Amino acid sequence: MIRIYNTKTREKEDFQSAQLGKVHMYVCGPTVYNYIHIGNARTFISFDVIRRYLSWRGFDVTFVQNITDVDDKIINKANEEGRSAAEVAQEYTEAFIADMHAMGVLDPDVRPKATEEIPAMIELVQKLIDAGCAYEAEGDVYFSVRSWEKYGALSGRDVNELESGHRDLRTEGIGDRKRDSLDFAVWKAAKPGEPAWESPWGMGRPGWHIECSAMAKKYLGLPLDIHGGGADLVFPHHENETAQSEAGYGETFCNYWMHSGMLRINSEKMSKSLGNFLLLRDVLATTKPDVLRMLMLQTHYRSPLDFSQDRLDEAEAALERISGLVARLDWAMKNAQDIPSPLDTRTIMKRTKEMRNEFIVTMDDDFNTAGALGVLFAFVGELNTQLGDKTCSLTDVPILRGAHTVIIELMSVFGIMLGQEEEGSDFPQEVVDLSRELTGY
RNA sequence: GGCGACGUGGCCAAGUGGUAAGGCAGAGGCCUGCAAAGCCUUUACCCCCGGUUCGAAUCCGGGCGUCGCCUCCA
Repeated sequence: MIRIYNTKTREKEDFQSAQLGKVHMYVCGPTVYNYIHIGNARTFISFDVIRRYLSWRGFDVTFVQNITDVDDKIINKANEEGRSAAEVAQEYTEAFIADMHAMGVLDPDVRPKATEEIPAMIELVQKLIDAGCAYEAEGDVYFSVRSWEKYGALSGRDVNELESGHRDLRTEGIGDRKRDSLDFAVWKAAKPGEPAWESPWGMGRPGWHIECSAMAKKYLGLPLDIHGGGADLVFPHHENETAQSEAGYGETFCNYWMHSGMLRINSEKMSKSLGNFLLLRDVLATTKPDVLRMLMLQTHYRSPLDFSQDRLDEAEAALERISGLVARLDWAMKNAQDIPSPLDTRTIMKRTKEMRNEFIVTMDDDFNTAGALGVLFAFVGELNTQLGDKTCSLTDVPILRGAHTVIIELMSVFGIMLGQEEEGSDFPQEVVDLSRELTGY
């Protein structure tokens, strides 16, 4: 049984998908006004691993990630650079996808763009108005926070305390159209020159939060099994998203909310607004993607992770310990002789199976990648001790192949592909068959 | 000010009731023609103070410290 820490309940829960054997998961994608930084990448890598693991455990996973390609920031960037918002969005969408590929992150099953899903958003806005949870004001449409009694449940906030905290009346002419300072825009009237679509409320564009609500519903149906994103999205984005969706569609929006911890640099959150960020593509210019991934895996996905070159170097050394063993096993198998076995093959077989099971038990507990790596490393040490500088016997080959296969299999669940570049790592069929018979792998 | 998370060896980090995985770095040794890799040995008052318990890093209370959210943010 897989257990998942659910932000909604603030505890680990047994994971039960809405449809047996299927997982519908949605992870908020980027707003494409710049290259992504390694903090953004952490979230996408974390959920890539979660997705891979769920698939590997036998779930039929449908994974959807949006591209927010219409937004204030994109418009601002376009104005600064004297080109269209569509051009800016196009450029950074392509860059994002290229970055994800470079990082070995699997493509989502569907990657909808906000600008191509406007009708679904208009439909949801209309539903909210009809339900009495949203109102139109001079071409804007606002969600009425106080009309939705569950507002604040996800992020653990009390509406009455929110109000005093952030009453911000400087919000450039928008604040005065709201009936309540807590209300947020689900539809924004277009200003001259901005991208805009026809709607029942005039020309305009969707608010940020409404995009995800509409796209998640359209491509996955409700309820979602898993909705992911960075921890900084819990409030207000996810709170708003769930409020809109449930108020508009009248269904539970999501069963398990998952949030990844922030990446920090010098103990401070890495963010575009603080300006202390490193672009993923710049880091990848000098660092192998597997090394960066290894660094991410060494810390639990919910914990903050301090990034530094030293930590990257450590991760590289750690990864080499595993890839070194894989290479060593290859060598031992290729150079096996027709001699009596110098190894305790019974123990290797037994430990291979045990290690694989421990890996699963550890990962089932809220995707504990750091713990699971510990399981793998312990096994690496045992095998290294066994192998020494012995010459192996031909009869050892099937057992070594079993261990080799399992290590590569488990690392691939993490998205790290070892031994792929090896030529001639194919074994004669009889060795493969015997290996399966003896070790099960 | 409100809400929340975290504080484990030199660095990183798993572990949520039965006396501390693992990685990196360091020291000593083995092996090796040298080197690399590998192996063996070695380093913990689990932030502090109380409490609950036969027993707590692990639960409860208080303190100190760090961080996040409350505004765009992965």
